[in-house]
Amino acid sequence: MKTPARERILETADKLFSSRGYGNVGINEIIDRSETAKASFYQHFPSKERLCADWLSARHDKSESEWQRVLEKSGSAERQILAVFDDLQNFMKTSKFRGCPFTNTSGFLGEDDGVVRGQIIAHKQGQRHFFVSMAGKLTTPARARKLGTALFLLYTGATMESQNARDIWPVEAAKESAQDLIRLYSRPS
Amino acid sequence: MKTPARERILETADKLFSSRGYGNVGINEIIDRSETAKASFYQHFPSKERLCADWLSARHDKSESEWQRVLEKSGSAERQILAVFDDLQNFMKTSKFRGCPFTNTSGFLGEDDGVVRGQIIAHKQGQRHFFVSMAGKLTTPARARKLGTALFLLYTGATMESQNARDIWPVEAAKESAQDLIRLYSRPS
DNA sequence: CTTGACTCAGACAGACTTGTCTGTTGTATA
DNA sequence: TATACAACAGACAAGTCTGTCTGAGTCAAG
Repeated sequence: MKTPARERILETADKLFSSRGYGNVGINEIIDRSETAKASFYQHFPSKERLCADWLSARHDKSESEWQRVLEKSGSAERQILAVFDDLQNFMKTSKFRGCPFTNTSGFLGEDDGVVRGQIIAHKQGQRHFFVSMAGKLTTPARARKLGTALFLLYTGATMESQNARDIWPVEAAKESAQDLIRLYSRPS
Repeated sequence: MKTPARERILETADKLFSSRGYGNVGINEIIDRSETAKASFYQHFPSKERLCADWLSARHDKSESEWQRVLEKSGSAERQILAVFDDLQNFMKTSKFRGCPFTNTSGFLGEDDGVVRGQIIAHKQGQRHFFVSMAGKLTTPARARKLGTALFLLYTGATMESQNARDIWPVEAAKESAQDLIRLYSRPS
């Protein structure tokens, strides 16, 4: 066993939580699969909920750097936005349509769940802010708010329905509509 | 106790499943709250999963008749579509942002879960079909497919994000964008 | 060498879960 | 009145879950 226990636990949790959902995976299974002792687990994480928060935090960082990478690879703002939809399409395919970890985890949470819920809200706010700021390169601030928010909702809806249908057509459709919306809001009228 | 046991169970399940999620509510709580014996429960439902299927089936019927009602109250096709978004806004508020029962339940399901998953897929297909057929009254069939799908994705995304943000702004934004999209696709060019 | 941090294996408590089963009660129909 | 049916209460089995705890092993720094 080379890598430290905490790392192995986080990697295993990522795999299991992503594919089967936070509520459908127990500590014991994580311990077994990561070849870790339960005592070691509780030395690094005070609770399962905290592991969840740390897991989502890592996913958030990963997702942000992924978008940054996509952004640098593309040209104009319009192409950059569309590239994000292509990236989503790719993600859905390679991840076997398991969908957004944040959204999926949200369903398992109770009413409050301060820590985890906060992470989810922050992630969603970040996504929306990204689309609005990208839209800001294409049109006036007032219009950018509308366009960016619409793109964000299309993106979210496409993720959800692609997961439900287990098919990428919703992402393709969202991309097409995004293109139309971009042109609509960029036009002078 | 006036109403029969089966009815009381379904009513209680609707309340509890809707507000806390299918996976976070146990049989025991359902029978307690519905003042029913466990044996009575298993006389009407062979398993918890089957109760879930019957619950979603009832929700589907209710949702369809609700949309029908909204449709009859509004005038033109455009107004009818927008009225559906108003209805969603109302639903999110009165239901304290608990979101779509079908989407929420989906997260608790395993890989297959034939019966319940089928119900979810059918519901989503029905929703999309509704938007496409409404769009068919506004433009050509080819464009109606695009417009209807875009409206469906906006609707889904708005539901999801309204639930996350615990606010109705996503629904309002989706309605505005829906209006813009309708005008865009209705125009001759 | 000793100390402290990290790891291991696994028993255990206590609280859940779904589903089965026994036995009793009330009611409607034949 | 008698029979059939639906509902009742609740014990029980067999499993799950999170989190605590004991006790032992490894290894590097001081």
